[in-house]
Amino acid sequence: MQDHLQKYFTLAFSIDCVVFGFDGADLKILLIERGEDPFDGFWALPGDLVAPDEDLNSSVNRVLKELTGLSDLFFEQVETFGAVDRHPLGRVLTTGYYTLVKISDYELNPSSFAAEARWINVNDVKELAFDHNQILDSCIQRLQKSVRTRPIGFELLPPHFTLTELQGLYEAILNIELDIRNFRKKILQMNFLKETGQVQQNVSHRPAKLYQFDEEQYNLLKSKGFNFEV
Amino acid sequence: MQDHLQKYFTLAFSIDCVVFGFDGADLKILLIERGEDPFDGFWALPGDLVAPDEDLNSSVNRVLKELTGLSDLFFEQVETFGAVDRHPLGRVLTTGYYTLVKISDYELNPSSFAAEARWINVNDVKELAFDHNQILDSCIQRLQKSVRTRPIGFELLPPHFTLTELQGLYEAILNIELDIRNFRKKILQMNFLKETGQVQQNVSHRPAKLYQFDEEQYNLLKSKGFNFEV
DNA sequence: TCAAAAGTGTTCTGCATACACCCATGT
DNA sequence: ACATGGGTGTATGCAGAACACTTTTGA
Repeated sequence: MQDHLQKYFTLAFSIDCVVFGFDGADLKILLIERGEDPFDGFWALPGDLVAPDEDLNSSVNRVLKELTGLSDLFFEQVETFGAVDRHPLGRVLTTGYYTLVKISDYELNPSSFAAEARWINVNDVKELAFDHNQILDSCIQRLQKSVRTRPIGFELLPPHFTLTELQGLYEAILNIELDIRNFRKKILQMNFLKETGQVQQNVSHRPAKLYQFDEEQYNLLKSKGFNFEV
Repeated sequence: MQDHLQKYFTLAFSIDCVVFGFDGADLKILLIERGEDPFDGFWALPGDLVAPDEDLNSSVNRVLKELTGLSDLFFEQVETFGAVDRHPLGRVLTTGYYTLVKISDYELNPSSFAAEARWINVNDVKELAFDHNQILDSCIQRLQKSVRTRPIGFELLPPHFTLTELQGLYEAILNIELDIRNFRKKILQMNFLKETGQVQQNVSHRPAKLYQFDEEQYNLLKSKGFNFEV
């Protein structure tokens, strides 16, 4: 390499993940408590430095696997942050990703930093390490945009779910209230839900029907998108 | 810095800009012809390595200033690319930005790489250096999305313009045809256009009225956005 | 029988769409 | 007078928004 280029090859790069989960009532994210400086004791987004021979996507998958024990999670790149002083140890640029996890699939993984991970209600997040609040805001906004145009919300639900749960998910993500009749009309029109024939068990009210995704329709919509302007 | 971290601080980072312009008929981008390896002789997006003490936005502004002689251009971050082998000289990650320029403001700047710059019709772009075709595609898609929800298209027009020019701009960006009556109805309803009182000169047909932006309304819309689902 | 959530239809309004003719100017 | 692009209004259909009561179960 030519000499005048050397000084540019002195930066580090990381990825940070906003891992969203839905517990049936609230939208949550996974945070980890840092056990070392800088920001010792602060809560932070899971993330890691990108190795010199590692792709961005590999890096995200690695972090998610270590954190949740799960592979092939849905994720989307959101924004890259590069303020000169964003990391106290040196020049580290970072790219924020959001990820969707079925909270029921998630199990704490005893290895690595996952031991310190916790689900926190999105609305209860306080001051985070580094510029992670900024990354979080950016990811929330992107999720809100994407959920209206692509059927990604369903990555957050268990295989069988009620329409009320689905509506609650949209309400939690978009932070608005939806009309029950209009919501059902619109969702059912889209035609990617199938009745399972089952209903809720042991609820002290009229049990709701359980639905699942019609794989075919669902994959079709995944590729061409939809409009859910609520 | 701790030793085990050293190996991560060996990457370089760049920004690449898709500079859009509109000549009244077609959507164009500024490309530069490379005069050195790698990809000597190839056309490429304007861009540069980010200095160790330089913010991303500063870096974009610097490149745009060198390229066009203009400051304070509108730009938006789009996507970051980090494939391990994307740059032959070493590990260089890059973030793609798109930028909007009033083509009439643009003057070739004799300094720096601008001498080799040329406006190319978006549809005529062939094989570019590095992964720049990918970056371009990503920026075009983003521009198409953004132009429907924010009044950014107007960054591409001169201060006074006709409704037909405005429609042509939307058609060029979105690559579709629009109905003239419906377009005018919708645009005028939005209420951020003001008649200048002037009309076209020296045209061999009925001269069109010239419009300008109503700054107040325009800035209002900039912050809250709009819906232009065409 | 009561509490609690599930489930269901209609009306109204506004916006997108489709569509054809006359107008003002320069040559 | 003709060629060229500028400029205008209406009717239709569809989708979003608002809105209240009955049903089913467990306690």
